[in-house]
Amino acid sequence: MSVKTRFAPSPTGSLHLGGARTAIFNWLFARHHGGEFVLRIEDTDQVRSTEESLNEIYDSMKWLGLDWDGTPIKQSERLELYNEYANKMLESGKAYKCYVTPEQLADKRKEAQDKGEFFQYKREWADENSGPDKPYSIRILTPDTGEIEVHDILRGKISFDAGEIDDFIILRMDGFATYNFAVVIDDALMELTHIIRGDDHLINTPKQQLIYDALGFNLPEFAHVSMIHGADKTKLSKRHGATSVGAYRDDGYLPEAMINYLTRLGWSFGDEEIFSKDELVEKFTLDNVGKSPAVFNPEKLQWLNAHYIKEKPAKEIAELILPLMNGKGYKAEDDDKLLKIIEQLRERSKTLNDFVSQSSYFYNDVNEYEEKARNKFLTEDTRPVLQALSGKLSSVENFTYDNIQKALEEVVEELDLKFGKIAQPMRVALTGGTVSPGIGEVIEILGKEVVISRIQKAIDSI
RNA sequence: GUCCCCGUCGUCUAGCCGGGCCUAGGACAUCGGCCUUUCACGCCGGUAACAGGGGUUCAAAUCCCCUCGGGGACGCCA
Repeated sequence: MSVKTRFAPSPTGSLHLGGARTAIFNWLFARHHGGEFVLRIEDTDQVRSTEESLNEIYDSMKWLGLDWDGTPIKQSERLELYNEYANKMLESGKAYKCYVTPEQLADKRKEAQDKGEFFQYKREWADENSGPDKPYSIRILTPDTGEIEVHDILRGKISFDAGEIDDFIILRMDGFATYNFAVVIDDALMELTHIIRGDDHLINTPKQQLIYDALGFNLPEFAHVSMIHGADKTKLSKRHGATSVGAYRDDGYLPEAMINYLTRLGWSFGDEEIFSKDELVEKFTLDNVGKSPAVFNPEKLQWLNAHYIKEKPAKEIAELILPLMNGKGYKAEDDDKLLKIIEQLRERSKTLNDFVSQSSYFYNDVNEYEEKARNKFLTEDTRPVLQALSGKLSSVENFTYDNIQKALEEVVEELDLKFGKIAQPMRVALTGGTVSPGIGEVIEILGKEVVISRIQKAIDSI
């Protein structure tokens, strides 16, 4: 039997980390088995669903490289279908009309709560204000006794007491299907074989199975993956800071790091930590998915990101950071200089944005010096060092790294100083601060003219 | 409160199913050191966990029971 999975986001916000991980698991599982992976948009909540969110979700999926098969299905376009099936259940006596209004229900619920009782809907209320023209919702007729057994690939058998389950609504008074109903109709009609979703849906599963039964649909396999938690061990949400895929993209994270991290969160393959997408497709199975919730750890994500930055071809990094740099007004170009800068900065960058912030002095004049740096390295004592450097460097004909390095060493020898004594003042003069790649590399990239003028500027500022 | 799920270093996890190789392994973070031209990178080393209690067994992180702890769900939201 071939495999078919789905990701079913509701377009009420951006794609968050938890959703992304379920999407990844579904995608990985389908691709691993050579099956299909489809998208279904759960947009029946007309009020909160927006086109903007939908596009953002599509963008994030594409960015992560999670391609889907076929055209996404939108639940808002299948309303009639749900109606049809709800009526089928009505006809077969598996469901009934309920005239209790939402207001009445709210009152009853509150009353029970005030008494400290557990609220449960009673089907005797159904006809309380019935009438030919009165609006009604459709409720499923659920068994009062017995057990409902759910099979979960990750957790095994889980049984629920049928008596705990209300005659829940499948079609609202406004004619819209409820979540649990639409999900089942779609999952069944789309012929999905495996439903991989968040742990929070585990409780919905017995309810959904009741619908499968009532309609005579075949049950798919279920796998409920545990949630992603924040540092406080509660379900990850906006309170925990950046939780959308888009936010990480904007912060300069690479999709390969994101995929690697999110997959590894709750899934493992021995001691391995680094996985390319292809390796993941090859190695991912549900067997190695853990059951306990995982705390999202930004530091480890960052470490992975740094790792992928270190091994990504400079050319590709250039394409990614060029727009960022020019967005800051750097006037950078896709040239040899950029490539050299990338090679120097990649070991020092944890995100793409780090490239931008660390390369400012390569593209902009140095107009200020960090105060501490200036006080320590641009002084009367270092003036002769800078002068010597300026003189020596001006005489370098062929401004290559080797020649520059040779010139620097000559100055070290002539002044009888340690290398650090000339490197730091130089660094401050050229970059405005005390942190940069090797000074020889910086000089080479900057070029003779700029170097000489910046040294002069530094001397003048003393 | 009720129902369901979960419980190995601070965090992600290996090991658990099919007890012994576990003096519990790896990774991130952290601490110390080395390298050094600053910052990084890299390398070497350290600290750090089987939630607790009972069983079963020659032997338990691994099997069973209880307790405790954490989370999730309890909508005419999805």
